[in-house]
Amino acid sequence: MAGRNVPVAETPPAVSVCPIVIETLKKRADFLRAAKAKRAGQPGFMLQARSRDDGDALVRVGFTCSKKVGNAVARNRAKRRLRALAHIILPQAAKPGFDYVLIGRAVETGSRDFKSMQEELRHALKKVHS
RNA sequence: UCGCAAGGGUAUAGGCCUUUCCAAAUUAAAGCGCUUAGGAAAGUCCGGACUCCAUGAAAAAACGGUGCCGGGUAACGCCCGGCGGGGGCAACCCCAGGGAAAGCGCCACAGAGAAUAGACUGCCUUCGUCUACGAAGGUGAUGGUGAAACGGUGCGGUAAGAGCGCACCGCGCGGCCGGAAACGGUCGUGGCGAGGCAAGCCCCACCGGGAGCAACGCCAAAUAGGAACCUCGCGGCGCAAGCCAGGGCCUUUUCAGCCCGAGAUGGUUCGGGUUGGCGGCUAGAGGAGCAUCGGCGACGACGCUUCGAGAUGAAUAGCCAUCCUGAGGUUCAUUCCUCAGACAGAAUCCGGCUUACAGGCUUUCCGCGCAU
RNA sequence: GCCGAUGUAGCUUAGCUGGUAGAGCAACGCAUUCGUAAUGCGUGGGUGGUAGGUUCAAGUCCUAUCAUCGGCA
Repeated sequence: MAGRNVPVAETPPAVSVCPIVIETLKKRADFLRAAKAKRAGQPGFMLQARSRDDGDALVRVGFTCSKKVGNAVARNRAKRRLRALAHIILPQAAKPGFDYVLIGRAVETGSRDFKSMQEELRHALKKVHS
């Protein structure tokens, strides 16, 4: 119980002290650029990350689910889980000036345990930043 | 007929509203403000609304669709009622169900013969002849083939036979009766001359201009080569009026109407390729509930109440615990643990159809089994 | 979202008006060769995407459905 509450408890101060502005990635060209940069595969998703190097501290994140994931219901569900994941983790773990893309997987993204997916995202972020 | 089984907590989720900051817009912040996915949102199979394109009119052609009759509807290929046909013991279910004497075409194989009938095997009479058999004529019942054989069954009749005659059934035609009609009933008559296929061409009746919200309108950024308009000027004949040509006006033809015209310079504007934003954008042939009236019913009329998504890399959720149902394990114990809970996600909007679907609820009828 | 096209053998495909579904490559067998390839001869292989309907009879006609591919700002 205590372990699960840690991210929830830490989130409010991180927001108030250091306001990292997160924007959603919308243009196809940005997705293509991110795909050429670093990537880190995890059981529940795939993470791609790119440093823009344009001096702006803005953090941007995009979500992608292809038809491989399933029908429209499965794709929407996968995207929602990824969005919730990014919403919890990125404010504390993201680096300013980065673009991130989270890609959904066929079965795992919709059904995998949410707590372990949080750990995996933290791990993947470290891997990409190094 | 209901339909993630129930409600709750939590957001730096979407939209709308209000307030604050501001010259204004945008942005930002706030609000215990309101609201946020389906019966199929799906397939895109029909019918519309709406928008744009086309100068107008009417018909014809072409193309496409529908197809018993009547009604409902904004409209439909949908729905309701009736008729006819088929299936089922029954409740009930199913049917693209106009025309085959307008014409063309097709009917493989088998079979004598597959559509103006014809004569393989046969049967009968007469003649020739000892018989076998042959010739002439009559006949179309029998045999076998096939999906289908030119009305069927029975009796009479005959040399053998045949609607040749009769009865019943079927079919056609005509009258009468019932019905709004499809159609049904009945009487007479014809003697049967017209086999099937129209989801083959076709004929008849009716309907349809084309494209689609990525329509369409507006704003901003950005760049080789083209098009239109204004100005000068303009096909052949003719002094001229005018006549003769040619092209265009989004299927073709006809009629009416309008426009254009060789070439050149300058000016103005547009489109071609790339990309973003705004409007269209959600209140409508509205849905749901209740009551009254009309109708067999679909539905209509009127009154009251209530509900009401508008995103655009696309919100409507993720997570948490409780609880319900089911399965498995466990336990003295529905005690505890684990897993699962359908089909499926609005994208301009409505009316239908079709397809997918866990489980539940309600009502009526039929058959069978058991019990009384 | 809207509009269109195509499904036939392991692969690429033909088949108009309904009547026993063919071709090339591949596979297998035999011949040829010391052996292989090439070549020659022969053989097998088809729920016609799926389900209904019309018809005596459906790859073909009609309806529904599934899958794949393409176009439109």
